[in-house]
Amino acid sequence: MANRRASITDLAKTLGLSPSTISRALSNHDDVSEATKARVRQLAEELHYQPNQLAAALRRGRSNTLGVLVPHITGHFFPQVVHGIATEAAKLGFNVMICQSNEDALQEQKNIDLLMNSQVEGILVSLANTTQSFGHFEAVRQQNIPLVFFDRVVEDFSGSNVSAVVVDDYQGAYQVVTHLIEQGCTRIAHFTGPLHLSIHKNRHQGYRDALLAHGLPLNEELIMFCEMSQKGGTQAMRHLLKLPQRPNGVFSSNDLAAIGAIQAVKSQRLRVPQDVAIVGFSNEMFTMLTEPMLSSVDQRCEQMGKTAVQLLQKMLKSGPDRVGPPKPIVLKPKLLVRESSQRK
Amino acid sequence: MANRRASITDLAKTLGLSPSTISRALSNHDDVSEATKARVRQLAEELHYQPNQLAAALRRGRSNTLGVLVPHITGHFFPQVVHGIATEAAKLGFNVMICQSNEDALQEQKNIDLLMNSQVEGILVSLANTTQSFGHFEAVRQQNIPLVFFDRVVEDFSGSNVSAVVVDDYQGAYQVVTHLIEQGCTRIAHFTGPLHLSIHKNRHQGYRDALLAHGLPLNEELIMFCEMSQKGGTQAMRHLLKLPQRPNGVFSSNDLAAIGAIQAVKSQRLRVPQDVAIVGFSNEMFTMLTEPMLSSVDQRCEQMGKTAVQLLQKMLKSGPDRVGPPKPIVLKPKLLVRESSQRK
DNA sequence: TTGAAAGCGCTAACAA
DNA sequence: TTGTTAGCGCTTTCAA
Repeated sequence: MANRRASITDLAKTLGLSPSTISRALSNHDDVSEATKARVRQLAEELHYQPNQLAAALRRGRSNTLGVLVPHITGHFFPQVVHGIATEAAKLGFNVMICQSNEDALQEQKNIDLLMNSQVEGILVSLANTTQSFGHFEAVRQQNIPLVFFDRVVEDFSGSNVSAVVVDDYQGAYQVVTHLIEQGCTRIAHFTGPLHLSIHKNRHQGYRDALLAHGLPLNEELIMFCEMSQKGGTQAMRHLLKLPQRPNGVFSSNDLAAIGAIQAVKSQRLRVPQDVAIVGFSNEMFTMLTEPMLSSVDQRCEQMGKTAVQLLQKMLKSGPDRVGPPKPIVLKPKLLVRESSQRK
Repeated sequence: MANRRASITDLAKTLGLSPSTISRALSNHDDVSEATKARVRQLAEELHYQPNQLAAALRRGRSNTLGVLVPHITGHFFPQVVHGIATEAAKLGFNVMICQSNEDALQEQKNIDLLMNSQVEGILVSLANTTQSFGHFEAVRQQNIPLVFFDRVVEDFSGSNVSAVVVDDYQGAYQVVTHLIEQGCTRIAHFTGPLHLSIHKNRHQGYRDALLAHGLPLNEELIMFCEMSQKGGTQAMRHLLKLPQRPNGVFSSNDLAAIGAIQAVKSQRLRVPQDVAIVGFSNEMFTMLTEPMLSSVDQRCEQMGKTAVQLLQKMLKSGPDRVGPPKPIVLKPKLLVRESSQRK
C-alpha cells in the first residue's frame, strides 16, 4: 500500500524545528545556520523527501511550467521543434506540458483552456490548420500570459505579451531560385500546393521575385499546382518533360514532390542535375538517401523551438510593461546544396 | 497589468452563496438545485472563470497528469510513440508532462525526480542507453506510483505497480527470414549492430532460429557486424558481393543499412529483388521512397504508446492490491512486404 | 439544498 | 537565526 511521502511538516516534527526553517533550509536560504541545513538535508535524504511542486506552485502563484500546443507530433517538422522546445525549456528550468490539437480548432480551444487551468506560465502554439477564429487566444491575452506563436501564426493578433517565431519561406525560395540560376538553369519550374497556405504562398512569391530580379521570364506553364506528394511530383514532372521546351531546373515547395520529380527524370534516361537540376524544401531526413542526394532548404526546426522558448522567457522576465510588445523573430532558412543541383 | 482571474470565492461573494455550493454547482453535483447551477454557470461564463487545477490537484491528491520520459524526441520512433501516448492520454482525460533524458542516465534520474515532485499519477519511461543502475526507479516503486516501461525496459525490475510494453523483435526477425526463404532465398545475410543492445540481440537470434527451423545452414561469413547506417550497409553489401558465393537475400537490422545495401547491389548492375532480396526493420517513412520500395517490419510505434497508457490506466484503476502484478505486453510486429523482397 | 470549517503542502511576511 | 501565522484555491466532511 501507498507509503505516504514525507512532507515538510514531517521533517519539522522529527527535527523539532518549524516548517518555515525546513523550507528555508531546503531552498538554501542565507539565514539558516549551516548546522541546521546539514541536519535538514540529511533527514530529507533519509526519508527520500520529495517537495510537492503542486503545493509550492499554488503558494507561489508560479507553476514553472510552459504549455506547448502543436497540431500533432508526427512527421519531420513538429517533433524537431518540440525537441528544441523541450531541450531549451529544461535548460531554463521549466517543465513542459504538451498537447496536440490534431489540426482541429475545437481541440485547440479546449487545450488552450486546459493549459491555462494548469497555470502554465507561458504558452507556445502552432495553429491547427482549421483554426479560423481566435477567441480562445483572447483569453490568454487578457490574462497576460505570455504567448508565442511559432511557424503557423495568427497574423494581426498582437498584444503586449504576444509574439511569434517564423522562418522566412520567401527568402528560402528566393535563395533556391537564385542558386538554380547560378547553376545555369534558364527554365525553372515550380511545384506548389494551394496558395491559401502561407508556406506555399510565400515560397511561390519568392520564386516569382527571384526570376524577375534575374531577368528571367515568368512562364505560367512551368508552375505546377500539384499534390505535394512523391506521386504528385512524378506526375507533374512527367507533364513538364513532355513540353516542347522542357525545364532544366525545378524548385519544389517540398521534398517529397522533389523526389518524385527525380524519379520521373531518371526514368526518362535524363540526368539530375545535368539535364534537370532539382531542389526541394524542408531538408527532410530522407534527402540524404536519394540518388542523387537532394538539395533542400533547412528550416531550422530545432532552432525555432529554442528561439520560441527564449522569447517567452524574455517576456516573462520583463513583464508586460516593457516598452512596446516584443518583436516577432524571423529565422533565416539555410540552403543546402547537394548533388541534385550542383552542376559545377 | 494582470487581470487577476476569478476564483470560486469571487463567484461565491458575487452570488451570495458559499464556496462549497459554487464548487458543487460547477462539478454538477446532484444536490444543487438546477436554478442555482444555472446562476453559477452563467456568472462563471461571464467572468471567464477558469478553475485552478493546481489547487484542485493539491486538495484531491490527484494531479490528473501522466509523466513521460524518453531518450529524445527526434528520429522516427519516439515521436511516433509520444504521439500515441499523448493521443491516448488526452482521450482518457490525462494531461501529459514530457521530459527527455538525452540518453543520459543522470538526466534520467533528475527527470524521474521532477516527475514525482510534480505529483504525476503515473510514469511512462523508455530508458536512456547509458542507464546502468536503477535506484531512481526504486523510489517510484516505493511510492507505488504506477510505472510502465516501453521499448527500452529494465529486465528483472518488477513490482506490483510496474509493467512494460515491448515489441517482439525476435518474432519480427523470424518472420522476415521465413519470408525470404519462401521467396526462394537460400543464402541469407544479416546486418547487425552490437549484440549487447537487446534490439540487435533479439533480431539476430530470430535470424538464426528461422534459418535453422527451415533447415538452412548458418553461415557466419554472412553475418555482418557493421555500422547500421546507409554507408555501413553499402560497405557490408560490397563485401558480401565479392564472396565466392554471394548471398541472394539480406535481412538488415534497420532500414538505413538496408538502403545502403540496395544502392550497392544496384551499382553492381544486379537487381533487387531478383538477384538479391532485401528486407529492413522499423518501417521508416523513407522505405516507401526507395526504388525498389523497401520491405520492412513495422514496430507499431503509435500502438505502443497507446497500449502503454492503457496499461497505466488499468493499474491506476485497480490499485496495487490486485492479484499479482500486471503482465508485460508484447506487441506483434508486422512484416510489410514491398518490392525489395517480392519475387513472385 | 446549502453553509461552515478544515486542510492539501508549501512559502513568506512579520515577529521574536 | 528561528518560529508564528496566514493563506494560495479548491474540495469535502459534517452540520444545519
